[in-house]
Amino acid sequence: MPELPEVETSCNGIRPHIINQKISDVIVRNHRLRWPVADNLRVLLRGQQVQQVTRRAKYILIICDSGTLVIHLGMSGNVRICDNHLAPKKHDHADIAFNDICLRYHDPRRFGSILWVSENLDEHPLFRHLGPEPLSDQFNANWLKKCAEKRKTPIKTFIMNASVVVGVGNIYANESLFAARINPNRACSNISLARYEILVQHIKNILQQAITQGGTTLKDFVNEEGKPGYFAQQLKVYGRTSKPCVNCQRPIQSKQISQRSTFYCTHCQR
DNA sequence: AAATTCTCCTGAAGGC
DNA sequence: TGCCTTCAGGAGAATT
Repeated sequence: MPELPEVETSCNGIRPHIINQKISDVIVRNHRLRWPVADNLRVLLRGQQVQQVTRRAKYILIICDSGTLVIHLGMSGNVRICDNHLAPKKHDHADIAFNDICLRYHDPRRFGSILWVSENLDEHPLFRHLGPEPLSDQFNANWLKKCAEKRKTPIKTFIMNASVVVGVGNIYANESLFAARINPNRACSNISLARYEILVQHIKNILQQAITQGGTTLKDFVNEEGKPGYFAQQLKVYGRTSKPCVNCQRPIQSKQISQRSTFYCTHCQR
């Protein structure tokens, strides 16, 4: 399930293949993604040259001459670079074709999206409300402490809120809170600045480590070459219900918080 | 305003 | 073998 490190891995992987290349064709085999893929996507994209490939939150941004192709991988999506003539497989919903190769979008659950944004991205409804990037200096303990004022929401839900900070999904929220020894149920307003400093540092470290290892592949994530990431081997609490805590050997607990699976050690995390 | 619930979808896993 | 049920989850929309 792609989170920020997986999206970053995908961006870095596809960039050298498509930067400065001109889009020659667009093939949409299934328009029914999270939102219907625009009927005129082909007309909009043909002839556009790719200026830059970057990321905002979990969106891949393919910046072109007169707008940006925005791709979200949902929770089962991936993009790969492949030969134009390679036959599409099941759930290969779209190709952005260049001279010899294409960017192929694959997404079994179709929670992802592909859209064209011609206006300023910062003003687009999908981006306007987004909080800071977790790896930027704007994401710091002071910011979190300020956002948490007067809010009773559990810290785990809080750090997964994109208006607070983007790109911290369920896996990394669980892992960061374990590393920071904070109980995921704790009210976000009831956490000291000092503890927020620790949490921020762990979020940054864990995301950065995961990027370095090519992301986390639990079931289906593969990079642009179709290869998995290796961060899953580092997971200390995620998916480890009843298994011994790596610190204290007591069993890892699991429960739903805001309808998301949550894993933690009641002894180590307070 | 903030918090919670609903919704989209497929594939994997488990029970019988 | 096969059918059925359950679960996972990003994040905007709808509701409380």
